[in-house]
Amino acid sequence: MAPNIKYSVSKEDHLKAIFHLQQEQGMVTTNALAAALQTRPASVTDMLKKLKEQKLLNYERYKGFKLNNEGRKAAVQIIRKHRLWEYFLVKKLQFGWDEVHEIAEELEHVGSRKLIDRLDAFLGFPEADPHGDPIPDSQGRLPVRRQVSLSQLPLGKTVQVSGVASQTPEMLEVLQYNHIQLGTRLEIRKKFPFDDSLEVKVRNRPPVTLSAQVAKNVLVNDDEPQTERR
Amino acid sequence: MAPNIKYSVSKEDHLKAIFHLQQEQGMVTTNALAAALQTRPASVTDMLKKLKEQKLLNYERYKGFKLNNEGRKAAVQIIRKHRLWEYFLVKKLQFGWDEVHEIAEELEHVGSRKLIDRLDAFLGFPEADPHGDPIPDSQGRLPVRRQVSLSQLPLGKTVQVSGVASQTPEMLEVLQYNHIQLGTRLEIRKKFPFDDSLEVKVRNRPPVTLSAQVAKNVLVNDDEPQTERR
DNA sequence: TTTTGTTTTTAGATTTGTCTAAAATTTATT
DNA sequence: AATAAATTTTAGACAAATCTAAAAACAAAA
Repeated sequence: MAPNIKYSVSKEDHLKAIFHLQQEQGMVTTNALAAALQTRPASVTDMLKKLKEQKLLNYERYKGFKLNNEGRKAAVQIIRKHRLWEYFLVKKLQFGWDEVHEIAEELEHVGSRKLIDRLDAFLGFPEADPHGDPIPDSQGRLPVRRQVSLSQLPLGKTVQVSGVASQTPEMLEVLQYNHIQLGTRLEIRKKFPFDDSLEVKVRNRPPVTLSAQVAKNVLVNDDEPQTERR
Repeated sequence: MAPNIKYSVSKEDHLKAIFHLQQEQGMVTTNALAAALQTRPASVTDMLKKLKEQKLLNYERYKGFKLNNEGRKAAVQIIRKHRLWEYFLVKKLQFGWDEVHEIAEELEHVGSRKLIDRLDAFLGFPEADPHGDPIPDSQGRLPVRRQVSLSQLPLGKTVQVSGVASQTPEMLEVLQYNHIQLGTRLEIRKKFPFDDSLEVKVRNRPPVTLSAQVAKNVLVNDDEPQTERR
């Protein structure tokens, strides 16, 4: 039976942020982590020592760091909790997909393993959260999703939105305004080389123009459109 | 719109415990609170100063204390959260009523007011948690619990002690001796018509006999939480 | 290869919540 | 009322998580 390991809220926040950062770069730096957590480099160094002490990451001073197997497992569990709660908030409690992040930040730190597995079952074992990010299963397996930025696609293609790279409220506002959400099917109608903006069309709506900035952050399925689940 | 006031986990634990204790006695003592929270009297004193500072209770050294209006409101909101989450866990996630308390202890500290109001609606505005304790509504109105004397109940019923009518030291001594206190769950095993005494069983203890006099003064929840026991 | 600049770490302080041991105060007993 | 016992508070210490300011290590440029 899966154990019920619990770290402090701050440690969990650090583990999760390191995990996300090392998806991008292989190694994570003190400054990058401090920026991601809105804290100070000195505080990060302090925490790194504790996490190393607990054998959750490989770290040598001045040399950068990354999670080891143990740390990665812990981080994935937190991400699993975060995304399941987000799914719950949107699908069961009728929250908008742009309101759920902060609340899930709190719920993800609730410890019980049994709770999260029961929640998973209650929700019907969803595969992705409301932002299109894949939900790790109870074994910690994190499905890899082939996602491609909207800006990289050729003209005329019809694709389905499966994720948003930059999940700031400002970004989500733009999408909301243009009636684009997760699962929305888009056709790329025109590309403007001048500013790399592009015009897309959503079914039953007039075409809209998206800036290069926005398009870059809209992730779409490159292959099969995802089947809608209840 | 109801504000989103947040206190530390420890402060919330103290507020809740004080609230429960002052339901019984009007004034709460340092020792009683320390016992309830499994902490030390000195720690309680420390916290009392902070809560007084924040104007959540009336407290003068060596004189006992009780919540003021502000503190009571805060405590009721925490209790609302606790009981709604318990209801959710039992009714939606299929937990047994005896497993949910600890998990709800964590969930109750999640801050968002909107979350709890949405959860309330999702659950259909339930009036009592799985233990039969009433759930405060979103205005903080706490329904008065129906209390019934233990002597009036039918055989076989399992109930939770929610009050003691006669709080004489003699009465409390009897209860103490039989390991019965507030919140203790009892099953009524046998009734003796000869003297109206009855035999009750507390979990993990041998059965004990209570006189009619005693039984009359033990108040219990008159609900049926255990009908849907799994 | 020095010098300069950036990044990271250390040293020391602060805040919150807890503890133990001892002192102060209240309550109970003779 | 005086003494004993219990309760409550204070004093001082400690751990966790954070910070600022300064030092150390590394990287880049002259």
